Amino acid sequence: MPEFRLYNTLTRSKEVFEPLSPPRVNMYVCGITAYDEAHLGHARAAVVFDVLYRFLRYLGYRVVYVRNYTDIDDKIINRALREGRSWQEIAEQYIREYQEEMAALGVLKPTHEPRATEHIPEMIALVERLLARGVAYVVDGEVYFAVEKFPGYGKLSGRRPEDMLAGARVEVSEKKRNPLDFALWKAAKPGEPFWDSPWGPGRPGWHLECSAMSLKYCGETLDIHGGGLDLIFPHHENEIAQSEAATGKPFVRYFVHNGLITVNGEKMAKSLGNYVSVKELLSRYHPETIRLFLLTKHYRSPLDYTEQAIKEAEKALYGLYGSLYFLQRIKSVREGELRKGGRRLAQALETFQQRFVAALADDLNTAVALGEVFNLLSEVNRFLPAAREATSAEAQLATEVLRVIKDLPGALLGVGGADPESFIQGERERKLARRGLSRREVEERLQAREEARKARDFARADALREELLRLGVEVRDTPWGPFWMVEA
RNA sequence: GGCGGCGUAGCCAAGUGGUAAGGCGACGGCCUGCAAAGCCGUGAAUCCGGGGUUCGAAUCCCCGCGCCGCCUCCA
Repeated sequence: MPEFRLYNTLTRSKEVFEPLSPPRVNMYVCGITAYDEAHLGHARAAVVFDVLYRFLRYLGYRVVYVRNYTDIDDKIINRALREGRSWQEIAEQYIREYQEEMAALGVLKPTHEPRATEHIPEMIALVERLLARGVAYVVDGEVYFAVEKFPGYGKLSGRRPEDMLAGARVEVSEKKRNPLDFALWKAAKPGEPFWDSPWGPGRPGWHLECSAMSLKYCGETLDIHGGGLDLIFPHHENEIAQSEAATGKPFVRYFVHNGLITVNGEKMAKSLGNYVSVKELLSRYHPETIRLFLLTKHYRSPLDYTEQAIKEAEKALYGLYGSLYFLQRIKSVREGELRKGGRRLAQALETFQQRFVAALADDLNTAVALGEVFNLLSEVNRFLPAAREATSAEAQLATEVLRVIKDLPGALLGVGGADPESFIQGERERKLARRGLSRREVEERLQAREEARKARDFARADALREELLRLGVEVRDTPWGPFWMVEA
């Protein structure tokens, strides 16, 4: 096994990953605030940490993976008010949708998915600890964290408190002693949901839940804490302050942050109207297309969504499954060893396994890992023609290649692991449905074309192929008969 | 004003000191009834520009130019 090197935002460098008490790894990733539908950015975070989770398990670690839900917050309350529903209903709806969509994307379920409102006592207890330590103060039923009492404040984001005050927009509140102080407990305004606390009715501040829940499920020190780059400040900075001030222990060993999504080069935002929802993407593309698109760029870099880019991902994925589809059809026609092409593929397979894992071990470089998959694929395609009359050893090699693709990119990236036959058939059906075509319409024409070809009536055969193309169906003739796919 | 990132072929994207992965596209050849797919080959005198360090730099340093993110809720 290669060493796993992971970029740590705390040190701004790649480090060899060593958990505190192997083989256990505690990983806590900030989930969503359940007030609206999930967008591509949420999917990216979920997929990136899903790959990290899968890879850690592949390396033999026992991973406790926690991803939380913020189910009480201003935005949830506002939406509830606007729609005349309860905040619980709003949160419940978007959590459920998120779970369904992530499942559709092949994102594995975390070990725990705690919700903020189910941990109010833990949060209150944490606030009390902070008060007891003298790093928090109470004003009018609210509790604030006193940033100047925590010497390390700013160590994650690389900001000095002095700098943050100059020229920056910080929330103004007369209640705070220092503008950088943040709320641990907010007093309830009339009509707002609240929980009783030693400081009066109110609700927890946003940052507090992650500290309280990670403490409960993972202990005082996390091996990995993740989230989007946009959470570095203030969210994760504040979590560090709260947690370390309370426990006196390092909160996190490795902070991992994924890059953000842009759309046609612009920040994705509702106000810009360029919001890409997961629901819509799932209606148009196979989940693996979306995963492939998300993983073609290194997780820390910004990723630009364009129609062209996701279509390219789809094309590449179809190419992958197309080759696997034929590989799967290879049958042994006689006993025998590998011939030249087989030996070459066997060698490529070995190289592939080693390089694929090495790529992921280098800070989860999925772009390189995928490049290796396509390198292997190119060898598969070279092998294919001669393997129509496969020897027993060649047929076995074909099975071996399929197994490796399923076990490495399939199991670790969630790309390429489906049964090729099912994938192809499934995509045909899906695309036909989108175009309002029936399978029968396609098959009748294919059949007629085959008959025309047998009769060497190529004019008619070509006319039928043209007709299919106009319907969006591309046909190509293979040794195994006509193979067809439907255009996007 | 502060902090950070990015600029690599037509497009996307790896590579962070040893002589440019991969995807999409383009062109030529093979294959094909013709196509398509695939395979083979072509394609960056060179990595935004300029200086510097080094035997050697896309990779390190400095100075510019351009783009972007964060500093307020945000994956």
